[in-house]
Parts: sequence; C-alpha cells; structure tokens
Amino acid sequence: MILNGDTRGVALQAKLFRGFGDASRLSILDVLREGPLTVGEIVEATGLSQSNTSNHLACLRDCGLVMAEPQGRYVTYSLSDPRVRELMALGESLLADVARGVYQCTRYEETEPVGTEEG
Amino acid sequence: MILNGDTRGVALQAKLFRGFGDASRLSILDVLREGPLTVGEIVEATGLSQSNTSNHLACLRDCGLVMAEPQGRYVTYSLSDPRVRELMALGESLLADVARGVYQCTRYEETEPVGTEEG
DNA sequence: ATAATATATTATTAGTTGCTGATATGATGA
DNA sequence: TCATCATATCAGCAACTAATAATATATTAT
Repeated sequence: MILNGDTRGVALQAKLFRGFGDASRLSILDVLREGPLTVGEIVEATGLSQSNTSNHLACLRDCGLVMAEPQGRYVTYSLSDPRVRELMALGESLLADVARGVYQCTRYEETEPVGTEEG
Repeated sequence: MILNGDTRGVALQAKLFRGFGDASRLSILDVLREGPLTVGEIVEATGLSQSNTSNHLACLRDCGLVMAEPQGRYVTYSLSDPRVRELMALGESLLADVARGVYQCTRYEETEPVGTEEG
C-alpha cells in the first residue's frame, strides 16, 4: 500500500467537491452564476426553505465557495472565485456526454432539491 | 419561485460531482491519473479493501468517469475522459486557495479513506 | 476436474447528511 | 420602545451512504 502523503489532500479535495455534490447547494451556486443575490432572492430563485438555504449558504461560505457581504439587514452572496464557475461549466460539459450513465448510477441517490416542482 | 426547468440538470450534475465527493473514490481517480491500473493494483495503491474498491469502481464506471477493459481475469481501469483530469486539477487549484475554509467547514465530515494511515 | 486467482455482488450495519420547525439575533421603521 | 423584517442557529428525525464480511462468478493453471 502506498502512503502517498497526499491522503489528507485527497480527503480535503473530496470535501471541496461535496460542496458541489448536493442538488440544493448546486442550485444555489447555479443561481449565483448570474450575479450576486441576497438570501431572500436565493430562497425565491431556488424554492428552498429559508433555514435550509441559510444552512447551505453557511456551508458554502465556510468552504470558501461563496462570499457574504452584509448590508444592513440584508446579506448579499456571490461566488468567491472564478474557478467555481469554471468547475460548474466543466461539470456541465462532462455531464452532457456521460449523463445517461450518471442517471443510471445507483450507488447513491439523486436527491432532487426540495421545494422545486417539475412538469 | 423560479421553476427554471434545469432542476433535473442540477440534480444530475450534483450526482456527477458526488463521484468526486468521496475520499475513497477520489483516491481511485487520483491513482488512475498516472495511467491505467488493474483492480488489484488500485487496491494496493489506495489501501482500500477489495470489495470496497470494486463497489466504488462500479459506481465510477456506471457514472462514466472511468472505463473498464477486461483482459482475461484482470480488469484494467482508466479515466474515461480528459475532463475528469481537468476537473481534478481545477479542484486542486481551487483547494490551494480555500483549503483553510474547507478544513473548517463543519456541515459534513471529512471522511478520510479507510485503510490509509498517516504520520 | 479441481484449486487458485481476480473481480463482482449482496446484506448488514454504523455513521453521516439534509430537511423541517422553532427560535434567536440583529437591523430598520413607526 | 415596540413591531417587523431578514437572516442565522439548533435539535430532532428520516433517509442515505460507505465499509465490511461473506459469497458468487469467471478465468487460468495443475
């Protein structure tokens, strides 16, 4: 067994990717791609509950994927780094080619974000 | 609430990112970056158990992140798309700048891959 | 045919994660 | 001050996930 010394790095990197690995968080990141939004606007745009949104925002903020800027009683959030956008674009591009496989992957569930309906 | 019609896309994309969002799977992807390996070699390189490795490989294969090529009783795995490599590189780069934040993020745990020790 | 090897599959289980509902904090306006 | 609004925090629960151990399926060698 190789103890490649990068073990901790891999664990941290996995944790980073998990920021993107939840449909609710990804919805939030997605709506922030068009520009900064307040929490209320994010709630409205994603259909997530207020506390759920706030929880995920705390997670994304702690992880450094989004930035918070308080203004009075509002807090405006935005993507913190251009690479967040790049990662999403790359994921989107990759997904376009492997979507069918991802859809069929049964090791873990798809976890549709709560509160969003569908036609 | 905006029903942006991309809801399903977001859910799928989240699922794709979860392929990278587990330390064991990421270890596997990581060792495959240097070139194709058989299952046994992956087991040795990562320190994961055989069945655990096989389970994760099935997941990664189904999702289209890795390719399997059976040769006799061996099965050689390799990354299936250059974008997998790119995504990892981008994640690594982003992590270099936000590592402290990720480390402190307490919403979910770090899930060190089992079987790898540390100094 | 039998044993040994390489990989895959499955059930079980322990631990993790996300959601809700309730409540707290802090800011603004009357 | 008091009411209202925007956001954050927290406990509890339901659901999910990854690891293990045991077993199954192929493939090669004797």
